[in-house]
Amino acid sequence: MSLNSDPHASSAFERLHPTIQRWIWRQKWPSLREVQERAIPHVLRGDCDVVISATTAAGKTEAAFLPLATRILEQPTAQAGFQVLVISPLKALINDQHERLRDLLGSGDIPVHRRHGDVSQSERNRAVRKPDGVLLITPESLEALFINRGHQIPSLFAPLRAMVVDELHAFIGVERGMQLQSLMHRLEMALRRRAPRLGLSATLGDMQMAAEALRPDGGFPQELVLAEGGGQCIRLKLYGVENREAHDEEDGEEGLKSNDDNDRHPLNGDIAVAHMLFQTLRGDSHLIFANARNRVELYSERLRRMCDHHRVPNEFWPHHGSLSKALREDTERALKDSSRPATAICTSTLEMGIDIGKVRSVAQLGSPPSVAALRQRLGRSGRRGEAPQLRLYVQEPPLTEKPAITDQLRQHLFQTTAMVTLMGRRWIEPLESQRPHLSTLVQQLLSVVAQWGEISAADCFSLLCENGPFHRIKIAQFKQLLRDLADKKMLRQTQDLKLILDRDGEQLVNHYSFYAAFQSPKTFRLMHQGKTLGELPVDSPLVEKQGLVFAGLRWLVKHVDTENLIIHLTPAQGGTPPLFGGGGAEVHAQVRLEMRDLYMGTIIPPFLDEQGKRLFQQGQETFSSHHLHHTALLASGKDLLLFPWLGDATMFTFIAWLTRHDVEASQEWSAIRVSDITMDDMGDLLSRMVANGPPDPQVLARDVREKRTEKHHPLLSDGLLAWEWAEGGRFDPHGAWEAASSMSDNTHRQ
DNA sequence: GACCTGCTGCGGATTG
Repeated sequence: MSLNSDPHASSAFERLHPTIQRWIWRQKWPSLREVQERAIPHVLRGDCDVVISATTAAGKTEAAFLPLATRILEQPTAQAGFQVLVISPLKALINDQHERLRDLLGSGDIPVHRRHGDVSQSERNRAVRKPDGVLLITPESLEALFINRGHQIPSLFAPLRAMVVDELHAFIGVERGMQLQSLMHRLEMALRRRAPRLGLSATLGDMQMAAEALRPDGGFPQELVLAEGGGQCIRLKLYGVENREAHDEEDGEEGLKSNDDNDRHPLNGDIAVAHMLFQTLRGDSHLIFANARNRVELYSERLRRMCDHHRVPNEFWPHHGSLSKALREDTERALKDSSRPATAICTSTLEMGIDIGKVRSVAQLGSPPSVAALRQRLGRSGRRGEAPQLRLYVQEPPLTEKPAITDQLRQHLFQTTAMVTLMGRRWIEPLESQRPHLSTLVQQLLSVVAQWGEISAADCFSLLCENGPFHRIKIAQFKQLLRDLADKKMLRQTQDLKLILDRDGEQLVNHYSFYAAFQSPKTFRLMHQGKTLGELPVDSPLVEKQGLVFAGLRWLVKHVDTENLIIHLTPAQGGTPPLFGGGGAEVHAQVRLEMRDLYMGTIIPPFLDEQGKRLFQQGQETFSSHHLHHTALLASGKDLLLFPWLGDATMFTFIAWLTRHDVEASQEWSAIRVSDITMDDMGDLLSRMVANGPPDPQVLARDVREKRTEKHHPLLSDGLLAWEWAEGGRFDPHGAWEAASSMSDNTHRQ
């Protein structure tokens, strides 16, 4: 911000409505932000889509709404209806925005309405009875409007000037994003015209792909505004920790030793890291990203006890998606309260969304799930004038007398270092390739039928697939999908060939659980003295009298009520954090290539601490002593280890392809283990595989045992699900074939 | 060796 940049001097400022200019003066802003300067002219045009990307707290909301308010004030309309529709992924975000926008738009007497599950009946009735100004909504509540007020949609949105998608990146590549695209498309079809779409986002790897996610069919001018915010300095340190085998003395220092056997579960590394965190972070506010709910609980409980032991008030608070809303709000309040220090140990819940202000620093425990997540997390720190600060803690296993090479390679450390290096180069994962999204098509098809009462199959195909967002689904699959839904009593055809809801379809659509496009797991409710502490997945094994760590405290399971899915707890001394389940994070090919470069290099990154440097050097020496520069195959007992340095999608394809040739293969971090095979046999196998060309994804898909991964998949036939798997970019046959060829050459040269 | 998100409208009884 330069001193002479007064709002007057800005051409964008001068194009805003005088009422809005006065509001800006009252804010005492020294100038408009870069992102605002650049976005305002495009939004004012009103005839193009705009993707606006800038870091957290750079004023993206104002970049969209200063010009939108100007358009509303300068071109008043006589038509009743909402003029701007804002779609947001979180209720908490809508509540924050509602406050902020009421202040900004209130100055021009532009009403701001909100609609989501927690908004009272009277507030939502008021909005639909007198629709005007701005409407903030979730995709699910918008879905409900289409189903329950289908015929009113054109009049509710008659004067619509723009659709704003907040946190665009949260919608890309997932079911909810597909639902959102479909709803925006259906709204434009109902209005019989297009409306500009504005996408706001903090972390976008590829602006062009983001623009495509905002409007997949193109066909409307698009402008991209990317405000990088200059090359800001980051303070970063990566700590390596070598775990020791757990001994009884583990906890002796600090007087934290407990007689409880469960206390031995956390390996020494966790205790070492907890001590480092306690010593470094105490006395200020920070965020600790622990990757898994189980680890959030482990560290919360331990750090809380360390505060007790030092006779200081607790300043460590847990935050994750299975904690009750009330407990999460306690943590959020503690973070916002600047009068005392508070550090949250969290999962991705505090990556975006709720406005907690900036913290002093961020700690990352273990490798982050992606470079994009790492950057988003780092952005949470850096108060006014301070550089963002990040500390990473990576644990490596102890080396036994005959250490496994996969341990000696120190892969956690190299993966994390690779991600940090890539973040430094401003690289982040590109967006996932589009899947056909059959499950969400089922939802949208049933919703369209409910919206219109009856509609021809041809019109549905044209609306949703041919000219809509489900363009990967061709007429053959669409027909099969209609047959599957008819078999399940979801849809039937009338004599004049219109689609209507059948018995079970009627029942499905008329329950509120239909509005969400994504699947939600069945859970137990955890209760103590009538208060809900949070929830646990039903498949989490829990028995009565078992100890449990939850919400950072120790409990005993008093009673499991399987009828009502409630677990009653009572305070106790022992216990371990529960397992919450879940899949695995997907590592991108670029990260694996960067890891290989780090192994092959001679440079040790300066941001590693002493222990980290030692472990890093071990990894490089192991790589070199096993000649992994030249070979991708290593003998490991009776097995072989393959090091193809591929992304996880290609690894998965390769493994599925190998298992079709009657060998046992599994992924071990960056490597593939093939059981009980000699180097010669592997060489022969690879030659045969390569000679037959890339594998057929249809054939590989047949071996995928559970294909029903999304909400409405149980309504679809196996054939259609296999088609989706094969078609959906989950396999990379060509990449796997290339890896096999290069390894095949490799074995022949040996 | 994973995380997160969301959820209606109506009818009927009661009260001021």
